[in-house]
Amino acid sequence: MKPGTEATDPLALDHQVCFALSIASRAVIGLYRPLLKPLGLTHPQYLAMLALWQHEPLSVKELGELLQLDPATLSPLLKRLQALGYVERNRSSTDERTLAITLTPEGRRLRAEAEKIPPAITARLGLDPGDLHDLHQALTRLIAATRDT
Amino acid sequence: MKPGTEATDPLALDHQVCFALSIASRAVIGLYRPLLKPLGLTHPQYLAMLALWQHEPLSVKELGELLQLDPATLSPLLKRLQALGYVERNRSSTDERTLAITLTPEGRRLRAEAEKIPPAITARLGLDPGDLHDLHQALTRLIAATRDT
DNA sequence: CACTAATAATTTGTGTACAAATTAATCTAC
DNA sequence: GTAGATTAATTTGTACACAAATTATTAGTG
Repeated sequence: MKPGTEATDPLALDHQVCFALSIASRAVIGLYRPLLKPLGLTHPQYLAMLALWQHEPLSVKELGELLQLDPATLSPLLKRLQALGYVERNRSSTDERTLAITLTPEGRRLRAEAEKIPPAITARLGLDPGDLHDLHQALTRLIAATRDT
Repeated sequence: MKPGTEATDPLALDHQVCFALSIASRAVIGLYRPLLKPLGLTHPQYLAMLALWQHEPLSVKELGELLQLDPATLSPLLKRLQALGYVERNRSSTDERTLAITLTPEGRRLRAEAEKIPPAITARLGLDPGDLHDLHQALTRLIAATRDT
């Protein structure tokens, strides 16, 4: 077997964890797409709604820390959620720099619809719940590893 | 403990594998960014180069199957790789519809630089190689699960 | 109190992602 | 052999993602 072949090539696509990660991320998000479409949400918007259902009210900065996203990404995303009628964006009265993002009644109602999504996804994946939990923990450790110096 | 609290809430951010996946993917790609910058490459462009180093020549369609990306995403990406001087794009002589994407000498030279990247990343992550391998396998199973009906 | 530094959002610019429409070439039937 | 279906890329339009610059407000210091 000549050198640089699939089994030994350190640059082989199939050896790259970063490749498996990006494919897996896009593939899983792709499963959400048809479920989120009736709600009018993209996946990042769905994650923002999860954060708000859990921690409302939030500032752009706080939401960015929760979702690990830049304010520059969230700013237009939140305007779209507002245009959909799911959130309100009001300047804080105590600090005019920060935005208080809150849910509208419509946005709060949406939570009941969203609760159907996680079980639909796990059913669709058809993986052992224990394996899925192990994967979640492994991903959490990986995320922690990217943060350590 | 009131219902809907972190430990039991099925919509809690920290329970969503899709959330861990997208964060992990972006976080890991973020580690590549400073290493790829000297080469003038983004991470998707790096993956395309990996595919070409392994399988050149490739058509847009074939590259899309390898990277699981839409031709609409690859078309402009490949033009950027061409502008960088790393690839050539020529219509196939036997079928004028398909594009033959090949590496330039400069693109081939780049491989030597790229070989330094994977070990630098794994060193930076500082994870047990066995754990990393397990994660890779778990991701591969997950990707397969998204494809099954 | 005034002046500067720091902070929170937004804006701008580049590069993915992906759906949908378009264009050009090839294939298939008849 | 040609009309119609198929296929390969590209284009168009919307929405992230992130770096860098900008704006507006607050905090800190002399």
